[in-house]
Amino acid sequence: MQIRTPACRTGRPRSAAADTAILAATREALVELGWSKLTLGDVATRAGVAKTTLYRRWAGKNELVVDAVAELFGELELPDRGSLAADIEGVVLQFAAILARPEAKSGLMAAVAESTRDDALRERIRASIVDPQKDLVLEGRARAQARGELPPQTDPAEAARTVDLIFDVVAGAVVHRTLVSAEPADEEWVRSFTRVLLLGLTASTGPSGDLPGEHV
Amino acid sequence: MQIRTPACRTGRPRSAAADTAILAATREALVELGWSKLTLGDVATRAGVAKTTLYRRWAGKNELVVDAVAELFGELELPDRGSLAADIEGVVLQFAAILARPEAKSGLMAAVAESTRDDALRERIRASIVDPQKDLVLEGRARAQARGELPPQTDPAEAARTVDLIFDVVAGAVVHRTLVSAEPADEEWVRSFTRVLLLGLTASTGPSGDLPGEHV
Amino acid sequence: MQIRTPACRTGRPRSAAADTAILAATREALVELGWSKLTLGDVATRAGVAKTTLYRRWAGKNELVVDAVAELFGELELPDRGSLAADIEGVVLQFAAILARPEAKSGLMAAVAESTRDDALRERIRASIVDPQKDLVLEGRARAQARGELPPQTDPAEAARTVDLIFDVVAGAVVHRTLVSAEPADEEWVRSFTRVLLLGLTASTGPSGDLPGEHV
Amino acid sequence: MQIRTPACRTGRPRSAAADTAILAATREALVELGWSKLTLGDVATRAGVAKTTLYRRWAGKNELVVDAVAELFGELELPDRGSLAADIEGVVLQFAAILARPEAKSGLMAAVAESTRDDALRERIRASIVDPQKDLVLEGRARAQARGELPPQTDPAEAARTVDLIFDVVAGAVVHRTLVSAEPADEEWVRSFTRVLLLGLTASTGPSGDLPGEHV
DNA sequence: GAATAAACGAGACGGTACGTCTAGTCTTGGA
DNA sequence: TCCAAGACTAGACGTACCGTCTCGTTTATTC
Repeated sequence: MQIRTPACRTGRPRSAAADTAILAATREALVELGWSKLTLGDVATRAGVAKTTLYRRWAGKNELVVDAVAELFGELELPDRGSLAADIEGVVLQFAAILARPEAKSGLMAAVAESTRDDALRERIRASIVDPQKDLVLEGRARAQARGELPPQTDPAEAARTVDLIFDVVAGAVVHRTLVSAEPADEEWVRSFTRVLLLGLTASTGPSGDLPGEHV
Repeated sequence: MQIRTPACRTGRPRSAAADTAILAATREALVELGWSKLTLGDVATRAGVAKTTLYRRWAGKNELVVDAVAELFGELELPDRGSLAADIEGVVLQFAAILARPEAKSGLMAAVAESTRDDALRERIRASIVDPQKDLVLEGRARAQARGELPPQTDPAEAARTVDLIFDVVAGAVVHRTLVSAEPADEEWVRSFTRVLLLGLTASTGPSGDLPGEHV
Repeated sequence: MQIRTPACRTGRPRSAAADTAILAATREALVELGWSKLTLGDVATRAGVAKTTLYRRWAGKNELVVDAVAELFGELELPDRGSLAADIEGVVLQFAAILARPEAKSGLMAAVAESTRDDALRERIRASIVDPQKDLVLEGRARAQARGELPPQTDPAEAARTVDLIFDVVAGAVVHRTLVSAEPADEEWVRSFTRVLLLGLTASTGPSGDLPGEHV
Repeated sequence: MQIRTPACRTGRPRSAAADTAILAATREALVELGWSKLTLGDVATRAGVAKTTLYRRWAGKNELVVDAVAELFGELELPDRGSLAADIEGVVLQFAAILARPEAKSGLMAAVAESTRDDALRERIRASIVDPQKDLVLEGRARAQARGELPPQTDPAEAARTVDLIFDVVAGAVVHRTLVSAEPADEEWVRSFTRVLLLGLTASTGPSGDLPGEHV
């Protein structure tokens, strides 16, 4: 999180409380004001901290918000719910619950929008938000294979492609449902979605069966 | 697009050329600068127009960018490619191609991010961008039913839910692939994605079959 | 007042009522808003006239305000009050009364300020405001000479200088009293002032007497 | 001059050089552009200072110009020239010389015009420009009394009234001569004016003599 | 137990963009 | 040809934040 590169040991150490206060203040400001009206000066004031302290640790609004939002997604877990379908439903619901919070909604999407022109920012998002989520997918698949619900992967490249696809579909669908359609990703929706996804995956990786309407 | 509500007929009429120039300048600025560094003053200059002319017609950056981006999505079409799978692949590829353009990328996502705190903006996005896309889904389904690839819908509420689900999955997946994973939604990916989606849908709406690992 | 130079007689004639309405609206706006916040658009609205009509007749704010204020000073008169002192007191009081009106106060001074960089404006002020006042001084002197209160002028250049001096002293003192000192130029003050002025003038034009403290 | 009221000692102190540069730039702009075309943005640029720095210290154009012009009038002095008449002539010439400078001309009059609707501004003008001048009048009178040219004042209220009258007459006449008549207040004019003023005053305060033409 | 060195709060600094306002011109349709 | 209405270009307004800087002060470590 911090910028300070060299191993510094002399001088007054940075206040750990400041970090916590700043990130909390950032989330508070996101809730009240949203991304576009959030200002670093205001965050500093809310955190009881000088603007310089803030700039000493984060390069700008984007980085700060990504870190503030990443803490929310750190709550994601994958308890064993007994079946692949239940595991997926569970984690999708968790993801949807986080995304329903106002501080995540506007903050995350705006950061993603900015990341289209800022590779460092995209990398930061990937490292602190996306990859941990993808790890859950991997963990879920491993568990399903252990249960015998899924066949063991043979081709690792193919396996990586499949994980990426699943991840884009899951995360994308929830995000789109929540932000664009502005409808809740509630239990019913998640069940329908999981059903389609799972059937599609098993049928796809299964007998390589005919697609309906594919005449050849 | 314009703000002027009442039917006014006196006074000098608004320049139609200005609208065109402003929207084109907005897209140009989006490409060069991205959302966050785009300024209305700069857009006005590029369009060869005074700032007041711009503010007379749009309430702010958000509205302007939505309109500018909406014109891009107006290009979407659904030519009959002979099968449901081909139709879906075709339209997803088109959607991905538009989303790959820099003016769409940062502009659209930022507008969506803002729309989480601005209902009017969300409505504008829905009306000018989302709903036309959803119409394509409806058209595609009607065509597939005519071909006999899909059974006719019986329950209209259920039908609407399905369309919404499809739409969130398709649009969400492409967006996530493009913006978050930052990988191209190319032909190969689209084929994999379409395969999963289509198999999932037909299996789901079909025999209401067993989900793998669903123990009850 | 109007700009139109050539003798035009074709087309729709200009509305005479518009002139009156515009000047009245200008004074009204001067009272309510003062010079600096007076805008030509607002004056046009008050007068129920289009901005173009206004610009067709006056070159700008300065010219308009000078004309509007000049009408106030047109009220100045010099009835014969029987003595030079009474005449002076009378006209000074009239002048002070006009200057006490808010539309005159801020409008006139601002126009004078502008005239320091605009010769045409100064000429306009001189012609429509200053010279008529100076004529009153001439008239008063002629009347006093007729009464025998003042000796007849012999040197016309000297006479002109004296009139100019008197005029600067009278007008300047009243203006300064009213605007800078912000005290009313009431009857008591006018009497004191007139006394000093008149004694000074008669002593000065008289025996060319010793100035007190002039040791040469 | 500054706005900041409480004695603050934390934070970066204000740059003293900025004040100097801003006031100098203001005078420069007054000379080149005059009051009405002077813009604070331009002054800031000339002073090599940000607009915010300017607004942090002055409330607006009026206040800034008053302070800039006040520095000019700070040059006024009253060296002992040996006689009351010489003292008056000297200080009037000085005053006229300042008023002849273009930065004083348009700036001062415009500020006075504005002050008719802004009491704080009038107070500022009085405190920083008018009162120091009035002090010169008091000093001159004290010196004349010491010389025996003037009788000692008995009634203090009457004395104050006289000083005010003198001041309005002197300042008003010079201003009117310079700005309205647009003639130089040169040595010859000043001598004539001083002669009239002084004769009037001595005659007035003296034997309370008959005004010419005052029949009773 | 200084001395050192960095972090801290406060707030001024040079900038940039904002969204509004006014100036003065131009373009309609109607009188 | 004038008029009312209102859109147009141009540019200043005063404000808000940005990210940097200079202060004086506070707190750990190191000598």
